[in-house]
Amino acid sequence: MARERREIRRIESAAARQVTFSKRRRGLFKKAEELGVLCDADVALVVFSATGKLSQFASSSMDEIIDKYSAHSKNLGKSQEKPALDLNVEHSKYNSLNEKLAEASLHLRHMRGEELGGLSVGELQQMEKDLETGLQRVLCTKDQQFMQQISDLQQKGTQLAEENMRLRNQMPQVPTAGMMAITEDVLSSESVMTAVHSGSSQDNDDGSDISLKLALPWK
Amino acid sequence: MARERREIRRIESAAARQVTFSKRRRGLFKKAEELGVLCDADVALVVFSATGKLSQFASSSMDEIIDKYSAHSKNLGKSQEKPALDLNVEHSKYNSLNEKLAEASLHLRHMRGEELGGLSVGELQQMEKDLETGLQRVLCTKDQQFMQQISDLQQKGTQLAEENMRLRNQMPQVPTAGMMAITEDVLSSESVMTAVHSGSSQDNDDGSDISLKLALPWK
DNA sequence: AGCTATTAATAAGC
DNA sequence: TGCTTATTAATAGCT
Repeated sequence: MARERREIRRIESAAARQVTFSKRRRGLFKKAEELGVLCDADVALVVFSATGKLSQFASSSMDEIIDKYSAHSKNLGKSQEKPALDLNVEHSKYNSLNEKLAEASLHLRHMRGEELGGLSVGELQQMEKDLETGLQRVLCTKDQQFMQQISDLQQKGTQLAEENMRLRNQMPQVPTAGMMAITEDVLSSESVMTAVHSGSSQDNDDGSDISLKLALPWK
Repeated sequence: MARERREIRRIESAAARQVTFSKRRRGLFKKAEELGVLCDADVALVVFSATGKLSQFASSSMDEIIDKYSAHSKNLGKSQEKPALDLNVEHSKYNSLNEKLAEASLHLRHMRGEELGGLSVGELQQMEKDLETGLQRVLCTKDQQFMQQISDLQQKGTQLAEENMRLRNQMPQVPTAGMMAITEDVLSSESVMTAVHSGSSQDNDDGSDISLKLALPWK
């Protein structure tokens, strides 16, 4: 209901998902409250965001409504003794969680390219898309961290070089040629930056790049 | 949102209240479901009409969500203590599972490139490796499925062509030009390949390679 | 239970 | 996160 119709399926972009969550959550809670007031209904609404954050609304007392709900929904095992019922409930919750965990684990294995046998072409294409998106984002984040580290190291190096300069000026009798060469090489911006732009995939030799970039073994 | 604005206060007419309840309840549940799907949120909604009738919606398991809600909100009252031992054991199992599930979910979000902020360079590199491996395997599996489908289609086509040939031989008086055209079009390897080609991703044109490698020479 | 004239919600963009 | 605006979606009053 806006500039463009939105398909009702999981929003891929985490940022857009967060924004939509905020807006729609507000709308949903408003509607819930209105229903409660207009129609004299008892409404309870509990929302957990994808990141686990809780929001809640209740037209009266949340616990009271939940209790009433429990009473209503437990028409199945009403004749059961209390302990037995509780254990069954616990058990079903436990099984439900277990299933969710199994599902998540399977999804993870799929993402790692394992047990792909039973998947359809469509599911495989969706995974391909997800994997490519994830890979791009990981690469982007990694590069940002590299650049931050490099920037930090360069700053540190500059400070050390300046301190060296001061020390040499105070002690003109010490030979300084070797030190100068090392310092300038390490601090050269160009060599470091080109090393960072690793072509990302297949032939990732990034490990060796890091050791070059991160080594601060000067004295 | 209608012919006239409605004040948000209790509707006096019981009939009108009932009608509005039905309409708005449907809208509220729809919105709740949409929020769950769009934003990957866990939503639980319980509504008691003024006459005490229960309606409920939960994006996953109602009991589970209520449980999570209780865990979140009940840092205050831990009233029950009677069946302490067994329930505590159950509870610890439950919590343990919950933690595992949370961890798996986070890992999945990481694989999709979300919430990468807190990861180290080493972790990012591991993820990059995993994602590349997974992507390669998914691509490989997808190609295999494509090739299998193509092979099946070609085999089917060959069978149909042979059957057509037999039929034509048995009925030489029937005009067959139209049939020929249709049959050849359906069986043409090129048309099958272009139909299959749903350009999954940025640059991989593996499809055309496959057709070359796989094309079973009929006739 | 359907039908519209309206209002409300909201997707995108800043 | 909040504000603005072009659109879509929800729905109030009728039938």
